[in-house]
Amino acid sequence: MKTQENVKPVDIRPFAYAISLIDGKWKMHILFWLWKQDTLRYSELKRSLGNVTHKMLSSQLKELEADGLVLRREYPQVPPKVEYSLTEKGKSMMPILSELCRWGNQNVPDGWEQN
Amino acid sequence: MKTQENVKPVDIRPFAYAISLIDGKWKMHILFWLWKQDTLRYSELKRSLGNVTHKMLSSQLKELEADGLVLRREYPQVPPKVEYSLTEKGKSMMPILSELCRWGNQNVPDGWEQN
DNA sequence: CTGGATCCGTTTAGATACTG
DNA sequence: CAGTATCTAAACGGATCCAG
Repeated sequence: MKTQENVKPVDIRPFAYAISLIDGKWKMHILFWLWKQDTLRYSELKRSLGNVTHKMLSSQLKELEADGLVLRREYPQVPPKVEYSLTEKGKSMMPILSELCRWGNQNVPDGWEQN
Repeated sequence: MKTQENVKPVDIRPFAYAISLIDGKWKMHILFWLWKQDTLRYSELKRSLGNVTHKMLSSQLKELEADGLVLRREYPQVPPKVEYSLTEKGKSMMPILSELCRWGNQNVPDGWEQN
């Protein structure tokens, strides 16, 4: 009884956990803007993200909040005002985003743009 | 004429470029295993990833290869043998994966597992 | 302004069969 | 062994309407 040849045992669980929190079409972008802008209202976030739809933004924010990465602060007034920001857990992910930015700056091709 | 209040101008292009290369359900996991194992045959990769389907794995590998992150080496023999590994560009992304692992190790809840 | 709910077309991804 | 092709169910995502 032997394990597969040439394939070492590796624990992917911690890595997979991190990935599971940030996949989803807009999550990384949301985290990015909250990182750069600190606190944003719902409508500001929507404008910043560009072509995200209402449905997507609200659902992604809800998941990020449920995962403890984003803080939702609601001001009881009319019209409503809601501000989003990073939690401590969310902030602790910023080194990851920072690495992504660093890599991007060194590798983004001239003239590249999101299709 | 003024820009939005409280919203500073930020260039998200490099970040978005990095994201665009690694989103896709299995790409990060593929990069992870090639990182840890150096070189893997198609079937070894498939076993390592667990429940990935044939179709997904081949399509994701193809995209990673097209983006210059993964190298495909084919040995002309019967039965065929194909090995995958990271390119230099692929390796240059490893600090990002490294950060994800570090964060995951510090934050993965006890008993958490991929649904 | 900040959402939730619904309808509905598009995309995705799994299962299966087939090839060199 | 390492793929490709096709068919189909399910998930996703956009548009729109409604509400506090």
